[in-house]
Amino acid sequence: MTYKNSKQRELILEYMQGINAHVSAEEIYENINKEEKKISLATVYRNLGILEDLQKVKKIALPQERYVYDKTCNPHYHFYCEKCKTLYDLDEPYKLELDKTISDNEVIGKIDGHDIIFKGVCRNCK
Amino acid sequence: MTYKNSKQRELILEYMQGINAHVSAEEIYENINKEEKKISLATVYRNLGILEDLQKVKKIALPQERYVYDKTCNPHYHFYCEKCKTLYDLDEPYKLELDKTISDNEVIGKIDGHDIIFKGVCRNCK
DNA sequence: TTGGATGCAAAGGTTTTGCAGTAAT
DNA sequence: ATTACTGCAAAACCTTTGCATCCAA
Repeated sequence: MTYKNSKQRELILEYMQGINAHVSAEEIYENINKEEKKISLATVYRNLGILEDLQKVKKIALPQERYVYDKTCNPHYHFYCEKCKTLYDLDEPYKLELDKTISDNEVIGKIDGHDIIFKGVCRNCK
Repeated sequence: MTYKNSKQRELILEYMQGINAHVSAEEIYENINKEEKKISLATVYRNLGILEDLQKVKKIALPQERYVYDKTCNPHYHFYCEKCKTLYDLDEPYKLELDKTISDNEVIGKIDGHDIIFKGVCRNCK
């Protein structure tokens, strides 16, 4: 499908380019509409999908809002098959040194750990 | 708050211990109730929260279902402040070698890349 | 003129909450 | 007796969809 130009899509893109933060669809909607209504929420969602498709924007999962549960609580990494949507546990040892590497970053106060999700296609699906 | 024992909570824990997969609250609910009704969906949710609190279970964000958007599309890592819920970009270079390290895993067919989210408390909140 | 894009409202899906009753300590 | 836990239904969220209309090509 070929996309046509759209004022609303440009508004979103401009807004995203102008800020330096991660924002939800709702926030994008509200900030663009600060003064007068210029875009609807449904349009924001639709265009975020398109912009993602065009690789102008990327979706990120926040660590607080989640969907599946894991009985393994020790730190371990995951592999996510983009075809069958299965999440596999990996037995790769936890890389403590990663936490150290970034710990002197200017925004970081204290590090509790990290999660890694590898993405690709599993052997079954390939 | 001190937790009391609960049949339903044990059912969930037993179920989780008995499987080797990542499951949603809905799936837990359905599988436990396979034979006869033993637990309600609301109770599953409530107990998953408690079990998470007790570190018996861990929530995981799937890479497909997400909430915030990032205008930076090149691969980069994130730091998530658990206090103010802010997601920061890190400028740590992408570690290609990680993908290679795990690529000979038995379940992995093809690797497209990985995401890392570091978690902790940001300098502002500390 | 054609087909993608829009706004609105309705629908869908997931998670939380209020409440009255139940069970654990 | 006290307080957590339960089921149920309603509510709260977030996201998608149907539809008539609008607008870019």
